[in-house]
Amino acid sequence: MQTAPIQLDTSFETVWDELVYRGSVHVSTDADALRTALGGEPITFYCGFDPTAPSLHLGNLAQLVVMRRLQLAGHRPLGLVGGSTGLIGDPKPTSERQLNARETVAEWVSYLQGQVSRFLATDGENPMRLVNNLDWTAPLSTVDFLREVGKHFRVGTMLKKDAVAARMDSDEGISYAEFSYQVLQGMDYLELFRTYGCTLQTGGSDQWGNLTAGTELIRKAEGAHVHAIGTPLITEPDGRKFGKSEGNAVWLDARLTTPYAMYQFWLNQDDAIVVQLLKSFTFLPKARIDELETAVAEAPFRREAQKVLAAEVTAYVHGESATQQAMDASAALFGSGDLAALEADTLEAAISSLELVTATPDAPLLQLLQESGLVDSLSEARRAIAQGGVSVNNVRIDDEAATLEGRLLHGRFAVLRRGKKTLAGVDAG
RNA sequence: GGCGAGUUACCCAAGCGGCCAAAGGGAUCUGACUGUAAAUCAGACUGCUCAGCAUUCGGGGGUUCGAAUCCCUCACUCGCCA
Repeated sequence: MQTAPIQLDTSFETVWDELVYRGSVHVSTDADALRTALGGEPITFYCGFDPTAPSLHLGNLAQLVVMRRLQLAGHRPLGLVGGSTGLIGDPKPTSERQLNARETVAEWVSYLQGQVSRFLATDGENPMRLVNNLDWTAPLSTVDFLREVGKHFRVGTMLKKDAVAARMDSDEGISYAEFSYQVLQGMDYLELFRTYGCTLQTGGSDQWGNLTAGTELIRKAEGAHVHAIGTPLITEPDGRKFGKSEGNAVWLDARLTTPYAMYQFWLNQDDAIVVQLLKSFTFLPKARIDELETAVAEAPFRREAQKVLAAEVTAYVHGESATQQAMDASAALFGSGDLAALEADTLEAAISSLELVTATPDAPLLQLLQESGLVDSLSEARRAIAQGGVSVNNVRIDDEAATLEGRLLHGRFAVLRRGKKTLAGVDAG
């Protein structure tokens, strides 16, 4: 497999132009000023990630890719992991967040720092530098906070931010803690401006209110004009939030979302958005993306764009060899349909890419379905079988009481399938 | 602090003493069709030892043969007044 090198497309005059082409700019502060700034001497910019889970997910990946492009253009990235903001929680439009324990957040901070470091260069002329907002918020007293930061914030403005307004409208309301989140984030930007001369913050467009909290604070406190870029929130064609697979987020940690699952996620993208995804999530040059766009239009059934997308992104996240394994497993499991024809070692490799359970040959299928995570309960397993949605080694099962007896391949393996493309492996060896 | 309204399954939302495991919509899952696509049509969508049983309608307590539905109480939310 050969994936594209991580580099900018030289046909664009500035990295700003490339970001615009890739659809990575949904809103921003003054576009002309930004284009000039990004086309000139290196600037320092930052993007924040809050530790709300033990791993980053695809939404964060979109940000990391933007950061990487800016870094490739010579700009200096600050990767902020929100040790303090993660203790408070960014207001979601629908509901108040549950506070996580301090120790938990601290643990997640270290995981996220490791992940952020993997996606950006940490050496060379303009290495990424990790920062943690707990470093400057923890020592700050409440009185100092209110005098030096709070005094610059108008409640009227704060109430108008979308996230806050949505919550004020909901029957859940909003706590003072979450209401204050924008102040914390604004303060981060001010701090990084003062310490590192940081003049650009990137983030999702749903963060726009928080991004502008920072630019406004810097204007008031320092009289300086700094920039912000809000990337579009990527959605499914029907408007749902992107990056969920069977109700779960697609994580960047291989222990939470296997390379195989990630590869499959991208492979299954709609024709309608695949070109946009190639632009946003890969480092392929425009010329190549244009070719793939033609391929989608002329021979959609070949799914060439999806295949390239899946290979490129999986390789960026998990590396070439893990991606090759995911591709081999996909070929084996979805290829001929005749699993019995596969060599034992090929089959074993494919199965181990999946959720794998060990069992004895007489184990009830119902139980294996549950153990493998293919279903959440035995009731659901029964239902799935009754609906004709379960197969073992591509042979449909219609008997609830079935076991693996007589169904093992090479005397020990079986592929459990729910529906068309949800698979798990069984090793009864 | 006072008064009023509200808290139903993943989300929105009906129900207001038995016919309620709880209408409807969305999401999700499965089947058909297909390209491991979309759209469409059909079914499913609390659990289990599954034609039956058990446990659900913010928490706790009570009335009743019987409660999501009535009463008390606690928590939370929204609104108006102070």
